[in-house]
Amino acid sequence: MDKLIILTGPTAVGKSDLSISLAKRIGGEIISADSIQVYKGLDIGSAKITKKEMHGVNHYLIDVLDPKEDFNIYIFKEMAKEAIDKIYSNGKIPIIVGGTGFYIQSVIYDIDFEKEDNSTIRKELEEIADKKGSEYLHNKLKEIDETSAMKIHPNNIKRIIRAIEFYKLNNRPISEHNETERDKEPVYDVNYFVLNDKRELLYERINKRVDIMIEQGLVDEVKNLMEQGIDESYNSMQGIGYKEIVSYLNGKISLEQAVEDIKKNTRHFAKRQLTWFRREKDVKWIEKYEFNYDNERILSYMTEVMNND
RNA sequence: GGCGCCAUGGCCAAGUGGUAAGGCAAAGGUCUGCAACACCUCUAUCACCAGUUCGAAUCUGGUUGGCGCCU
Repeated sequence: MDKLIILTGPTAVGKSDLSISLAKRIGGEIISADSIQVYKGLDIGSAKITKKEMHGVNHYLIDVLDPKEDFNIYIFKEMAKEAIDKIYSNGKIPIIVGGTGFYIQSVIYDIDFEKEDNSTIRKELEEIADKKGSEYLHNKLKEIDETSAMKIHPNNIKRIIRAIEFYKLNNRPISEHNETERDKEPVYDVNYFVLNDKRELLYERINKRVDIMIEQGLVDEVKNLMEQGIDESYNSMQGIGYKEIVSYLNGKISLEQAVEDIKKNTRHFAKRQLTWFRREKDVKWIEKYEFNYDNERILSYMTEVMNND
């Protein structure tokens, strides 16, 4: 099987930095698994790596979409697969770097997402949810897909809608689809690394990083995007750091409040990411403090692990 | 020194005799097309001591701490 390296971890842990040295050492190229960094113009708030910081290492899935375009796991997977093939044909090793566990999973296990370009069903369901409440839709789901209904909490409107949508589009319950996909084995020779640090330190770094984003002009970045007509209804603007500043610019909250919200939401996000990675199988955790925060030592460990496989 | 007010989990905060609402933070979890999303679970014996009472966070007395006013 072809080699595929994953380097992930909670936001702000230092993935980008390490990924460059790793890529250089093993002859790799980087695919970003990040739902915000794909967008052009969303730089500061997404902590996007700069051209300079790339040090000549090829990066894929960064700055490839217009902020008005949609992005989702189906699109990600298609683009990621394409990038992987390209990297192999360059004679290099693909390294997926990014914090979106769901995206990473889709590539490793080659999870099937059929082309579904129809969004009217979803809109209709959203309207129904608005009018009649999630309870109503949950009951509807129970009629067509009992398994999913039991699994999805009645309050989780988004997942309920998706389950019903799937059924209407494919004429079979999503629970069935999930079951077959879940049993899949990795289609690559995967080395899955999760970079991590002590929680308090991570939170400190997050808080500090948000302050720096503000200093670097996050507000202007968002203002600029809004002037181009990109508001909170777009996927891109739902990213942490963007939606809060939009609220501030719309006069809903103070700047101080927005900054606090960004910090809090980012901390919550990091926590959720860790929950995801803990659940993922065959993961090699790299606790930075165990390596004295020395990237050299971390790199030797990583290469050692890869050679032993 | 005197008078008055206050004291509930990390923070904010209900409850004024019947066995501790809620929000936030923290922690844990779910996730198969919006995933930087959405959702779930979960945390106290009420400053301390003594008393009244079948029963007190809730009443009484005292102690400690804080706030305000007065001399």
